[in-house]
Amino acid sequence: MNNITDDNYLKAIYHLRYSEKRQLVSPTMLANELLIKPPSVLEKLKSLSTRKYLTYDKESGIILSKVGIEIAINVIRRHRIWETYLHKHLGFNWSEVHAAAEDLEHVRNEKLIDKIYEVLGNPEFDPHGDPIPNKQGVFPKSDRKLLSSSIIGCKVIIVGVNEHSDSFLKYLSEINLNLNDKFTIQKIIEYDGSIQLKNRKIEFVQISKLIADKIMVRCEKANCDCK
Amino acid sequence: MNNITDDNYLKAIYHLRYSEKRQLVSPTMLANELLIKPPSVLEKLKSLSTRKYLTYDKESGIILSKVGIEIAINVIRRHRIWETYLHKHLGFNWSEVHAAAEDLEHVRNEKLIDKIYEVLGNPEFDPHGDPIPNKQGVFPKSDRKLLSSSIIGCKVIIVGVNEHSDSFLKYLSEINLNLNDKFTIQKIIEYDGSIQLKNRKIEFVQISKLIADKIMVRCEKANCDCK
DNA sequence: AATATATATTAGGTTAGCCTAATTTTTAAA
DNA sequence: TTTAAAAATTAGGCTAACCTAATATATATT
Repeated sequence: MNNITDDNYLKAIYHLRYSEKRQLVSPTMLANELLIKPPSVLEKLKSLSTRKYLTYDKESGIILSKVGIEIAINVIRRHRIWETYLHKHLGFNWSEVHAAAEDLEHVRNEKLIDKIYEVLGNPEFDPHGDPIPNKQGVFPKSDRKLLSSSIIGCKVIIVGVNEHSDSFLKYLSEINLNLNDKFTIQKIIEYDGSIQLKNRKIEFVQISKLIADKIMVRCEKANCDCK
Repeated sequence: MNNITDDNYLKAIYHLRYSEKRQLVSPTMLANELLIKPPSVLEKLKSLSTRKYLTYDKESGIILSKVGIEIAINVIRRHRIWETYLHKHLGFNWSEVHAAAEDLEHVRNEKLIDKIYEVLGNPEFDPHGDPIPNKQGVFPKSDRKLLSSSIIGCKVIIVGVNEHSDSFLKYLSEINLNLNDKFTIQKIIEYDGSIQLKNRKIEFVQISKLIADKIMVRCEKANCDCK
């Protein structure tokens, strides 16, 4: 609970570098991510680098050290374990889970996190389909890919989303797309990349490329050409 | 999660005034409780009183306002609900429960606390036997009294403890005294107030007055003279 | 290349929460 | 009641995290 600010900086840097895959993380990017101003970031970077959590210079940007990465992964781990717990054991839905976990991730009680991880059966993915690192910080492998990269005939299972905003998740619920649902790709509209899907329950649903870019799937059709 | 400091001040004041029953709460007492120095307390009192959470003057000491009491009770409520949850659902024992709850009590997510309260079946007492206020802030009634006020022949059930320190709780576990255990008072040594107890499982256990002063019981012997 | 735009950095300021040292009350004890 | 001890207050400082305004440095764009 103590270094909440450190946690949030390291988590944000990790996120930009490894989830959003920016090859260079700049102070301004970080400021935007944290909703604060660049000078505040600059100042904090000094403190974090003195403490060896990262290095920073203009050419290479902000680079987390080994320890910095460790801490960031731990925060992410706690966050995702809590999200899973809230969802599975306390009936929270997709869109409610994030806000609560945002606080809970800062509770550093090892026994607590170990225990709920155990109670959940060491889950590998959270309710958004994001991978949960194990206690050693290793992320589970998965052959997830963007729904937008699917081709006609793919039999996809929805395994995750790349955006966690309320409005996005609510939209998915409205059109009845949920984690673990399976669909067949019926048609792809070449002009704008919209995708038409169907399954037993849902005869027809069409989503724009913008949406398809934020949904992760796994194709389960044997020898599908999408691979 | 935001006003952790406010929370802790209000909780400590509430504790001194209503649990330890001090008729007057002074800055120095509060400083000792919070393990900080009096000038820091004085300063914070100004802020809390501007915000109408309390009033302070030397004659009457620190007095929580209605809102101040409400907030304090809520912190206590969250703390005790989490303690109960950790104990009942996650296998934490008496002495582990407190530290984790100390962080969790600051997570202000109403749905979260409502949910675990519900999952627990709206419990009235936490693992230390302390009363849990309901959502309206009302504490449950109970006819608990100090074990040290018992008389020979009382058939007591242990319903709580007044000290939560590790060493104390561990000692109780060692001599096999646990919450909800029932005992008969065998003998009271007049000279120093030591008490001898027994039940089916435990043939003989003697505890000093010092200990008996920290254990809360309910006497279940009909028409016992202890009342 | 010259200008405009965006980014990085520096300087200086604020607030919250704590602290020590010094001073003023109070309270208690001789 | 005078003195000693304890508590309350004031003054002045510090650090962490923010901020704005100003400056310097890059990046882009005519």
